[in-house]
Amino acid sequence: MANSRSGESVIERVVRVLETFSAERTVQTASEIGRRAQLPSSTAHRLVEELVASGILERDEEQRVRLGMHLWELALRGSTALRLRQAALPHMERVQSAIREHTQLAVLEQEEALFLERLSHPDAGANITRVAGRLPLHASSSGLVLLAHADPGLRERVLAAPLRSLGPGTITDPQLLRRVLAGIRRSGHVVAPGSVEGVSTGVAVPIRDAGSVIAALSVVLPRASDPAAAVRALSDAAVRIEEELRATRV
Amino acid sequence: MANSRSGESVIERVVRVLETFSAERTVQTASEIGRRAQLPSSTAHRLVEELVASGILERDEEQRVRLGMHLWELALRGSTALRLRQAALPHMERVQSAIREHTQLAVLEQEEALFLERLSHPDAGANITRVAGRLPLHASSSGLVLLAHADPGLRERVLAAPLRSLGPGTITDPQLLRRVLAGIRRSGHVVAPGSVEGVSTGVAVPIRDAGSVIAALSVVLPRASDPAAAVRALSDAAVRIEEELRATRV
DNA sequence: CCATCGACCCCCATTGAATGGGAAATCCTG
DNA sequence: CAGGATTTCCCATTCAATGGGGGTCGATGG
Repeated sequence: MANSRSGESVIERVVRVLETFSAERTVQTASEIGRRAQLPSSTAHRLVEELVASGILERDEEQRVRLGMHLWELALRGSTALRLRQAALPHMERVQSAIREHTQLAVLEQEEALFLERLSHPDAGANITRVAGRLPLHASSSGLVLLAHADPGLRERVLAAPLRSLGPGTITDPQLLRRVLAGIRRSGHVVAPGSVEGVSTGVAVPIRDAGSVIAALSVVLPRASDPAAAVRALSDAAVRIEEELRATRV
Repeated sequence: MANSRSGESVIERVVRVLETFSAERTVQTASEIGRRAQLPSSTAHRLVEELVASGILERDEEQRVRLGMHLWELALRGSTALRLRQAALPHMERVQSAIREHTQLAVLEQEEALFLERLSHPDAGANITRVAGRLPLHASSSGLVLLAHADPGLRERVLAAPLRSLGPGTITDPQLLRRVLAGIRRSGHVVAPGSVEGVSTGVAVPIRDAGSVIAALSVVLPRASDPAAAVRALSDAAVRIEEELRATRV
């Protein structure tokens, strides 16, 4: 009978509910969501029901629930991510058909690299990046470029925090990282050992809009191959994407 | 002093707020949102603030607000739209480089065709479809394919409602529409005069998953050209996408 | 220089939407 | 068919959300 109120807004709770979904977990039951989002079962069920009613979630064949098309639509139409992606896509395709490896586009989001787009090549090896996936800034070539051009406050925060290793190639020494970042600002690109795989090399360049760096374009190469052609292709694509952005400017 | 409560859930209101954004209106002030979403100004400001705090919205340089990257991320990771798009994209690229015209992928959503992806070719003409944009089912080649394979209830509802014309090529006669839909089910594809432009032809084929049609793949051709090659390229791509979906099955 | 307008942002009394415990109904599963 | 998990329903409680009012700030213009 005594109801201990939660003390948090519905919006926060809805975000927590949506955060329980992932690439590995695309469908869930209401109870699973409740457990994962730390909500009382009856509240979770009611919230899920409301979200289904507004099209944010969709029920599948029976019982379980998944992210709805309407959410996808709301998030994309009018999103700046979409504008950037649309400007970049044709040029990413060109890079990908020239280099024949994975090509990806990432932005800085909440102190991590968020991947907006990824084109994969059938011949190319495995790749941990996914669309809408994240990687730490210090542990991906895209992330390094974004970090190099991020505001100094963020940079120092990342340098101060422990640099988690994702594999043999990950930079974990702050001093080395500092030098690498300076090198990126000087040369305009980065060629880094693939932090995760260990058998690959990441190559990335910045994309600017209105002066500041807003995204990074990258490819993953087999360790053996020469990165020079990739650097050239990426730089060229970046210039064209920046032109496109200027033309599309609102 | 007297507060007339709204009588609707926060979730509904948030959806209304998000719906005020569009491709033409990517940044707004809190007051604009309030007006458009029919919310009292003080409520609108507070809601916007909460949404910014949770990363759903982002403030730009000063004052104004736009859809946040975090919303994009929440909507995409784990979304079925993403899985379909990822499976289709490489094959869409192949179609597009063969046919050299606009190529698009659409699904059925709330009795309209919702476009998940669009590849455009620089040489190709204008095209009203956009990613995250919609068109009526009877007024686009993709929509016709989706409608032809939709459940009979929906089909009859569309046939009963007035068929709004978007241009000279739009099918507005229910009897004709019925015959066209039957033809699509028989032949497995549609070649329809571009409903909007009038100078183009739409060609579309269905994509199936687990037996039922879940999407449509289409291209827009100049009225003059022969659709046979396009039909072949699309059908081929559809088969490959269906294979991919089977392989990716969860 | 002051008036006007619009956007923004507090304050705060009011209240109904949201809450969550309980319990019953339903679905699995061994 | 028993026992656990999941979902649905109910409802008294209450606090998060509400929105009117009013004050601040900045831009426009007469």
